[in-house]
Amino acid sequence: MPNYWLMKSEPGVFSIDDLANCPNQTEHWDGVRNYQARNMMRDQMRKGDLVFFYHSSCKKTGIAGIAKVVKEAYPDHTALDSDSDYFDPKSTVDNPRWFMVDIQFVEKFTHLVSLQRLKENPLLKDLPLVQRGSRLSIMPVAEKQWHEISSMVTKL
DNA sequence: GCCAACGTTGGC
DNA sequence: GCCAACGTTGGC
Repeated sequence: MPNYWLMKSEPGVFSIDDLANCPNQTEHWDGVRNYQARNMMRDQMRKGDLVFFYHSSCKKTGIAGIAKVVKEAYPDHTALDSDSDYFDPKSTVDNPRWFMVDIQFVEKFTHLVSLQRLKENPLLKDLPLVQRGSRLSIMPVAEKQWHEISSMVTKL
């Protein structure tokens, strides 16, 4: 049984289309600089887990599609690169502070499942995404929530 | 662009 | 260990 997750990305920086256009439709998920998100990625994300790809900070916020974890956590090299926006002087090769996983494109929804619809669904009230003040960029999705959201995807 | 809410830092 | 100040996230 896979675990289920939701990961946020700003489509202006990296969208689900960008993922679909990557070599092997696979990309490493760098730049996570939050301990809670890091811990979940490092300690709980397993190869084969499924991920809702969420578009944040844009005109149409919501879940844009699905990806899957194809490589488990390994050190985030952008933390060691002083030219990177994600550089962290406290991270070292011997003692990496930040990690990333690789995810692969699975599916893009014809219509994204909007944040508004997620908020309106009472069965999803415990999803961290819709809770007030939640800023987690990576969060677990319960199996029931995963199936509920899947049922909200419009098929044309 | 605003701002509420949250996370992190650092002085004490 | 407390907590004020600051930085960031992200919806609107």
